[in-house]
Formats: sequence, structure tokens, C-alpha cells
Amino acid sequence: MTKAATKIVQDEAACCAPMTEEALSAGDADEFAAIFAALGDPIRLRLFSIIAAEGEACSCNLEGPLERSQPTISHHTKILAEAGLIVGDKRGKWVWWSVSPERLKVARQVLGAD
Amino acid sequence: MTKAATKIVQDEAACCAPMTEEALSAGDADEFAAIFAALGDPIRLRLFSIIAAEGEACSCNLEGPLERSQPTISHHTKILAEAGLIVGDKRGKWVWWSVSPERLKVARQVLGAD
DNA sequence: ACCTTCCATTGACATACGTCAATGTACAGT
DNA sequence: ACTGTACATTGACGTATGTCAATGGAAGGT
Repeated sequence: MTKAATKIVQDEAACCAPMTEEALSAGDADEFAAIFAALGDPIRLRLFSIIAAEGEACSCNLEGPLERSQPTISHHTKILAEAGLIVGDKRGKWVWWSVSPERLKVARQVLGAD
Repeated sequence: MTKAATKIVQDEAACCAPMTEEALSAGDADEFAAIFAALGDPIRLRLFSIIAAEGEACSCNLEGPLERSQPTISHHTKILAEAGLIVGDKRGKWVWWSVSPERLKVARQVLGAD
């Protein structure tokens, strides 16, 4: 078996009050800041947007448009995955990445859901 | 053309398609990543959440709960302000900080508003 | 004028981060 | 078994970042 890719902090759906209503605790801030930090790099944000827009993408389709080396792309996918924002699924030779809608929703909710 | 050919990406209500629909351009990614990077530090995220929850706050009320020195708080408010997320208003001796709802909305929309 | 208060800036430091070349690992196809 | 492909990991490098002590600057109170 390959190493477990499901150890991520997939949080509860009804996670939190938006911070527009109540200030964050230190623990929550650590958790949520990690999400925003993952989105806080231009290359990583484009990477995430490609996956989000395509629905699914394998790393082989990311090196080209992002103009970064393979190790760098791998590094960024790892960070996004550790933040819980994307999930990798190895099918055959390729790893297919897709976004975690729940995690994305958490980010939106922290920013004050409408 | 009657319609603006080059759209300024800054704080417009109808700024952008959510990246769940269309991949970001390099320029947009730079712009939006700066917003998320500003929120990507735990202290800064708590700082922002306090301002957002209180509606308004002066720096003197931030050093205590965040347990950071005055220059550090000043440094963080500057970064949040440069990202457009908060606005400072000097009234008398104190600077009062408040969030920019439009800018916050931009961040939510990039993440795919519902 | 003088002092005090609130905040910004500077300088310095350790740490974290983004990047790539080189290498490793796992697997598919032959 | 061998070869090639798809990613991950390591090591190294420059740069950026978070932090605070020290200092500066603007405005209020006396």
C-alpha cells in the first residue's frame, strides 16, 4: 500500500462562526491561517485554480502552464494537500488531483458566508 | 468600445469569475494571492478577526490579546492594509482600523461564492 | 515649551519559503 | 528482467518573513 493520503484534517462541515461575528481563537487561527497560507502563493493559487476549473487534473498537465519544474509542482501540490484543499488519487500511472469542496467551503465560511 | 477594455481587478463588486469556473491568469493570481498571503499568518488572521468582529479597533486594543510587541502589530496592520483588507482612520490620538467589506467579498468570490 | 502617548520606521536576527538539479521510488509495458 | 514514465524526496541556494529593541515623529495634554 502506498502511504495514507487520507490523514488530512478533514474538518466538520459546520465548522465555525465567520470571523466577522466572533474573533478567532488561537487554535482556530492556526488551522485557518494554514489554509490561506497555502493559497497565498501565486503559483499555488493558479495551480489550485486549474484543478478547480478543470474539476480534475494530473501533475503532467500543470508543469507546462505554470512554468515550474516537476519537483516544484510536486512541492506545491503537497502543501495544498496538507492544507486539505486538494486530494490526490493515483489511477494507473498518474495522480489525479481534485479540490475538496468541503475544505473550500470552510475557507469561505471563515471569511463570512453570505 | 463603450465597455471598458481593461478591467481593473481591484475591489469591484463584480470583480471576477470564481476560480472554480475559470483558471486564474498570472496577473490575477498575483493580486489574489497577496490577499490570501495577508490572511496566511495566524497572528494576522486573529488581528483581522478582532477588527472584523469588533467592527472597529485601535492598535492599543490589539497588542494585549495577540501578545506581540507594538512594532510587530504595526507591521501586521500595514500588511493587511496593503492587501486592502483593512483601512485605517486616524482620529485624535488613535488609529481606528476597520475591514473593507468589498475586499473581503472579493476574497470570498475568488473562492467561489454561492 | 515640555512631556507623554500612540504609532511608524529602522536595523538586526533567526527562521521559513520557493526554487531547481540530482537522486530515489514505484509502477506499467515490453 | 529491463526500460521508461510519473512523482516524491533530498540537498542546496538565495530571498522573504516574523519578531523585537531602539529610535523617530506626530499630536494631545499640561
